Amino acid sequence: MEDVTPRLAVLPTWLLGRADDRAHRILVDALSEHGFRGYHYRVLATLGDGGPASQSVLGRGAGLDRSDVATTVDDLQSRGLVARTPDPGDRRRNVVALTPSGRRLLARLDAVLAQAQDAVLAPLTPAERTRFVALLARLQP
Amino acid sequence: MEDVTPRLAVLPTWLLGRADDRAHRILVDALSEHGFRGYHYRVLATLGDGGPASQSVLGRGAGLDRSDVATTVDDLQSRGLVARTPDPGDRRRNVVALTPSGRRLLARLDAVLAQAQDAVLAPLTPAERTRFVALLARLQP
DNA sequence: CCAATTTCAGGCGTACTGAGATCC
DNA sequence: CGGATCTCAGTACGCCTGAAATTG
Repeated sequence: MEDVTPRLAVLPTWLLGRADDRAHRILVDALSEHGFRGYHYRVLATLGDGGPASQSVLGRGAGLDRSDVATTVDDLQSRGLVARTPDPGDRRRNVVALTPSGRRLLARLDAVLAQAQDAVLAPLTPAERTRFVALLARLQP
Repeated sequence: MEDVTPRLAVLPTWLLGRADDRAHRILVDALSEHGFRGYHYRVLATLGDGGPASQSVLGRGAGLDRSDVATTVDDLQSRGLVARTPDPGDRRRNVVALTPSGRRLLARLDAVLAQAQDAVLAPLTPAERTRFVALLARLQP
């Protein structure tokens, strides 16, 4: 057994958003040092996991409301982290994709969030962490 | 074994605040039907568990920032749910205590939140719920 | 003087509602 | 036309900072 703990921070706020004040600080500080918020990371991570997507699919995947996707993608686009191109087949849609620069940033943020998650789960043994995360995953919407 | 699940909703947002959209709805709707928010319940529950307290102690117990205690207690006082009296021994302090009416409301809200918590934990068996809650409690700040 | 408590004004981030515009 | 997508304005709530006033 490898005891690899899956990444939970992609989920909305409910684990790393407010689970533990210390870890929350680690996360928020690390993100805001680079000028990012949780919405930015969640969009990047969703694109990294699922590949390019329309904004509505992206919003569902990242747990963002439809109204918040536009401005978040705007922010990321203005920093060159994602590209937004009209869908040639359906001109209602914008296709959002990670740029190479966005992919590199995602890798760095993933490392930071893995560290924060370890801080949250620190009171548990590795086996307990695995059990806890498995139970947690079953409570998902 | 009784398998009594402890009340978790007293804690800040991290379980019932955003764990599950359906349960979150149940909770928020039930509270807002009576014109209450999470802060109101958390103050009432902390007073119910720990008895009368100064506002700073109350804030720490309920997980509220020092700046939010005043207005929350104001709201509850204006509805006759808590009483705020100056501490005779230290006139900087206000002692906040539940009124009989506040105690009755707390009992009703507890029942509502227990139902919401059951909705959150519904995917788990009773034994799993107990294990999950025990692990969760160890992650507390 | 310094420290603790309460109070106020204000900001940030997440989550949501409603409405309008565009396109299928 | 109905329906989906994107966008914008505005709201609610939880959480926090800074500062002032009062009292110990």
